[in-house]
Amino acid sequence: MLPKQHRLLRTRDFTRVRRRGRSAGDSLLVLYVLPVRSPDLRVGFSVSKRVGKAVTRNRVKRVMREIARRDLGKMRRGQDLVFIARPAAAQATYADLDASMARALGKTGALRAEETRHA
RNA sequence: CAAGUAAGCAGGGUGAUCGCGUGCGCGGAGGUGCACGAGGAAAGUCCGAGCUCCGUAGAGCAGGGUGCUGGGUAACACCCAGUGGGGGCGACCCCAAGGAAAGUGCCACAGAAACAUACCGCCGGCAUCCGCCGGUAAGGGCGAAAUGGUGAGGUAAGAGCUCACCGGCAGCCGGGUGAUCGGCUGGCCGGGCAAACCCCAUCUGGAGCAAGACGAAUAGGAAGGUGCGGCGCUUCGGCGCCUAAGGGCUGCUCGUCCGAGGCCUUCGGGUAGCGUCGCUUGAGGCGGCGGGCAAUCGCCGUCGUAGAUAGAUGAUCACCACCGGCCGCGCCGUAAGGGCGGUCGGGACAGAACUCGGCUUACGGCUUACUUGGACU
RNA sequence: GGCGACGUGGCCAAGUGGUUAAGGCGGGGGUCUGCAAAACCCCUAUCGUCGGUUCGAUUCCGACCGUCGCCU
Repeated sequence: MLPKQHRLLRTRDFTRVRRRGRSAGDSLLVLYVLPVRSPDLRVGFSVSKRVGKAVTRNRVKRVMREIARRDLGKMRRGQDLVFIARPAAAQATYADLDASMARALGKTGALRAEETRHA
């Protein structure tokens, strides 16, 4: 789980990031990134009913949040991130989601400079 | 051993590290310590209630639900015990199961005829013949359904026309709170569909925690156009009162309330917005005693058990149980099989969102009792 | 979380307790033609699934499955 200060909570924030942010993704998920003026780093997740029933949706969301929490220090400050799970994510393992998220973060330039070189 | 029927049980455990939510404590604060943290279905949202608001929820009609009897319950379409009917060799299981002499409607095709009837046949009369008239539901044929069934008597041929038994109906007597059961007597009795309209009995206001309450802020939104009966006051901007037209009260009527209210265009704001409450102790769980065949009820004792709001219970790992496959053993056993050790794999259905009582659906396993069949003693 | 509506050929859809379930767009085949177009003919349906009521169900009733919409 993420601490509350790093969570994206409001509906208007989600829609703004999705409309104006840069995007990258694959068959498992899509990432939107939007730079903001404040120094905060906020991450949100969206898992729709197309992914599955409540149990699988919860599992996908929890795994993605755990990966984001682990890698929080590698990300650039002052931006909002939104991860959107796609239906194929229902069958994905922890390692699959980990690889997908790392790739999406690299493509959108959301990582810190020294981390981008390794990614 | 195989196949099956019913009832019940629990839905792995312990620990470590990194995290999340709530409560309590400490601290000025960043924080930090301790405790607790998904289900039997949390699901589907199919019923029933609590609770909240609407204030026209009141009366009548309409509409909707239920439908064998008795009991349980806050209530139910649920549960228990019965009655009747149906299925199964059986243990057992299933049934929306009131009324078709209140009325209306429908019963395709086939068939002579589907609720009022004679096609073939049979019998009688007339007739040279073709055939015509009458009687007849025993037989043929049609159909999902055709005048109660079997046997005997009877008759021109037949027919409950008569008789016996069975089925059905009505009355009386008896048992039972009752559905209904048993016995006797009687006249001999003529379709189906009400998950067709309907009749009868009985219940029923509507919406739903995104209900709703409080607080902060905006805002008693602004501008323009248009419309407006009377009376009173007026600082001439307006304000108050009365009634008509009109409107609200989920369909209609009674009734009742609002009432010269407004309406149109443009702009701005809001749009499960923010915070707190509702929010978890409730028809509660467990144990004992007592009433009851049971569902369940009464009394006493005891326990404290999730409350999130982009929505908390996750990630990684170790060990021990459990199940399955494979391998090994100088283990037990005549054998099927079991035991020990190693290794690999597995653990279903599924995630609280106001709270309860049910129903339905999804799902891997264990235990007990019983039934049928086979083998052995 | 709550409330509601709808499922009929590939698509849009009408329909009703009864013999073979309208129509349009499309697709395939054929007739016509030197070849095509147009026109005409033919073909293309477990009525979402499973039970029940009925002699008979796409229709009536119930339970599931799926799709879509609404909430100030």
